[in-house]
Amino acid sequence: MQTAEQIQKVAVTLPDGSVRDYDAPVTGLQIAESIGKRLAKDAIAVKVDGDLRDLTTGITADAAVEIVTRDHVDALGLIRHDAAHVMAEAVQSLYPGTQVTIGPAIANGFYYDFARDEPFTPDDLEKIEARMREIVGRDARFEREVWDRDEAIRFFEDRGEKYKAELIRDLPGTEDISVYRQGEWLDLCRGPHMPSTGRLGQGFKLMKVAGAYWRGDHRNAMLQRIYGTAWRDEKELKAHLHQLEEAEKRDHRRLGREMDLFHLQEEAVGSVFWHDKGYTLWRTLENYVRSRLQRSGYIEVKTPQLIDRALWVASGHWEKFREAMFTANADDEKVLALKPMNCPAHVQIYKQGITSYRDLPLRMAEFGSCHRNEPSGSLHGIMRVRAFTQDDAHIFCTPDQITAESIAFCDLLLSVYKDLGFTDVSVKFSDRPATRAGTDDVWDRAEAALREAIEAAGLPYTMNPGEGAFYGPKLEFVLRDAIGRDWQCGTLQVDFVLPERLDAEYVGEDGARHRPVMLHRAILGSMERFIGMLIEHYAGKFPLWLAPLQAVVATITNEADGYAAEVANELRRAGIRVELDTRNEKINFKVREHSLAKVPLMVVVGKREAEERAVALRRLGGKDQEVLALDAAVNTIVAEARSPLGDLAPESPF
RNA sequence: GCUGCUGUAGCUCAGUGGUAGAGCACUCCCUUGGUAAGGGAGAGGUCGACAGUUCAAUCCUGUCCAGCAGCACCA
Repeated sequence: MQTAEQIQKVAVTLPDGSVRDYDAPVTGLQIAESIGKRLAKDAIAVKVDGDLRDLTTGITADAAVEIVTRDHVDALGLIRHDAAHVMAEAVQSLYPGTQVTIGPAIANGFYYDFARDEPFTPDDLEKIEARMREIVGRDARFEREVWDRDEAIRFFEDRGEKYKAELIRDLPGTEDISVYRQGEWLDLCRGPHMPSTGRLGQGFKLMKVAGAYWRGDHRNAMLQRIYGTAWRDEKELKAHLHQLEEAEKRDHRRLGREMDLFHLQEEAVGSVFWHDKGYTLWRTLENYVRSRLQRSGYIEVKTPQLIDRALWVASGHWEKFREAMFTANADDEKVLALKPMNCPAHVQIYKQGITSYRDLPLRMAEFGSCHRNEPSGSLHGIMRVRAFTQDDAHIFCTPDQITAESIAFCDLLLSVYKDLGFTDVSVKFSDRPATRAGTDDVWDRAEAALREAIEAAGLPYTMNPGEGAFYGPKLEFVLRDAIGRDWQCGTLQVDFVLPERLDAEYVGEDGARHRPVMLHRAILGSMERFIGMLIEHYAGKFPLWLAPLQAVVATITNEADGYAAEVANELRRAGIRVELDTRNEKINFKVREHSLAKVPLMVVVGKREAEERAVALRRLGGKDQEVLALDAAVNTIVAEARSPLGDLAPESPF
């Protein structure tokens, strides 16, 4: 009990820098009330020295305090976490016997994992959502209680909540076991929560139900996870749902079909059938990268698809990745494997003849076709497949050359990304794992070299401690696309192990034999995946130099057919990818169709243009057209279609 | 691989215990039209595969295959 004499004061520093004194303990709500009625009404939580707390938490020491309202950056997290609790109550009231496990806020929403034998159906989701709206309507207060650990365990076990009991057992002994009540219902939870369920509002929606392993481990039981999305209000919810629809329109599987780029079918699961247009895009991209590599001092090779098991045993892949390797039996005892990666093959080329230190660094590139038997559930369009092509290269160099080569690679990579329309690049730096090959001294040098490279490249990077490969540290390059999604594409890995295992060496200045270091590197990663990402990034509207079909020459009447063919030929001769549309259709129809097909340029010719040897040029998405003399139009288009290499990307038709 | 859902015409999707429909696309005819759908006619399906229940299965049941979502995996 406190007496008047014992009342202490706390000094509260508000975000505007002002300091107010209160009798201790003071709650966030009391502070808000002392500032203004409106703020007290809008307050949903409080931040004490940067930590989110309930509005009713007593503040007993001097602190920096921020009142959190719905406009605060942290509000969405609170709303979503509360939504998870409200959903859990709804589920348990509708489906008694269902166990609750965990239910956090996530990007765009929340989920809760439930243990229940019967699967939830889409109908159930509707019912749950309806019940949630009732619970929100009841506006029960969230009340925090701290329980004795053993009592809490007994309580949850008595209720048959074995997952919750397990969670409590695993909580560190130093931590309070807190429970939040909302009316009749309660849940083990660290908090904080908003003052009452009504604060959740109606800006939420349940999205889907899916399986998820208890604690993310595939050896554990499969739980049922219900995902929801939650926002400050219904308007924000609607905007989010709209954005989801827009993202769906970019789906590369859909655009791949609509734009006639590729298809997939049952008889070749995990492999892509590239159609003419898709493969044109592929070649354009491949030739662009090929030119960049050639200009950066790489050589290009091509290595076998089927390689004897012996080589994979020697490289160590057989032991580690055998499950994911496709094998084929030759007529005798031999077992051949489809190569899952290119490095061992590149070492074989390296080892032909004797390499001198004068030959290093040796940058060996391959558009290497690889096969990996990926788990069926991981396949996804052309993004995750079983047959793919890496823009792979291995740089054989001396330890002293690692830094310079890494810097040069980062420069090349950034420049390629920029040309392809990606400027938002970040890096993950994975350093030495617990079990690893090579001495600490070697690791020190490798990590330092990579760090120096990444800092020289001026890229922001985050550490990924202990996540390096067993053979060396690595950088992973992450691109952010047009709608804010991240894609891990490029990589740079330092490898001291494979040269050793496969006995690669060079003769040094001293006349003795030494081990080269291998830098594994890729810029795009996989052609398939990168093209999938490009499709989604550009929503199919590729920059002119990449567009598989750059222009369509379309006639207005067939009196212009002859001239149109001439126009198409001129463009084709100038290196433009062009089609001729002389169908007996109205120009409106043709414009609509080719616009939907996302053809960047329409070259329209009617009787007038035929007479004047002109064309009407219309750009995708544009409203107007520009009438140009034929020669001028060809020159303009050729200039605009120039690839970032400066010339048209060299392209061989076959 | 795991959990759930889905599989009907080239595409998007309706539908039924008694051997199937729409729109778009396709073919043909009419139309020669100036920048996002001109009109008409026609053709097109072993209802994912295989078993089972039934007088009868595209529909009900089971197994398998594939796709989708999520989880797990991703040298």
